[in-house]
Amino acid sequence: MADTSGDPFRVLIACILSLRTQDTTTGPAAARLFAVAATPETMRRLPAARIAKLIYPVGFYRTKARVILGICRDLLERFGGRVPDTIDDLLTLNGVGRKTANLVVTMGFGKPGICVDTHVHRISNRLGYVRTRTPEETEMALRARLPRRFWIGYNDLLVAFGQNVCAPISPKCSTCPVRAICRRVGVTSFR
DNA sequence: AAAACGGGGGC
DNA sequence: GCCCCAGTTTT
Repeated sequence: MADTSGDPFRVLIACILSLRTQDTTTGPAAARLFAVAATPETMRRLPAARIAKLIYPVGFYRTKARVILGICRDLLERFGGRVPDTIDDLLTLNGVGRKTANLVVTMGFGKPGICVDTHVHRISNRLGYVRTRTPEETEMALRARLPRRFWIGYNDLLVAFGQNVCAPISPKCSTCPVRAICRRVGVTSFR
């Protein structure tokens, strides 16, 4: 992800940028945006078209510009210009779902959390680690297993594994470190 | 050229 | 539960 320096607002915005897009272009896009505006107050004054141009070419750039402005307005009107630090409060922001809320809580506020993207959801089931139907169910199941003391990095590990090894298409089973405990070595179409 | 891919909202 | 949102990446 982009360098967000532990600033919850930057984490939040970077999360929005990375929704439903491959995460290679979002870092530079976030950097360009933050160079112009890095707080709800300043970002809110940017026209949507300006934001859209700054964050291009991330997918959904027009939609995301609108969402970002809505979030800035909400933060200012309902949260005193601060990013809330609980899942429940975060979920009241339009454009923020469970994945984003968890990411803000963990990366922005340094609290334990589980962010379940489709990678995490997929590999957890593919490996037989859990048996869940929705990402939310996976989140709850993984939360129960979150290491108490060494939880930092746990989530990143899952995501990285899902991106680089246990990929949705052409998973690298031949070099997979957990090949021995996987029930679906060589299965390429599991979702 | 075509299909796969990824969160969230509205219904 | 189903459909929509727009663009990049993979096949």
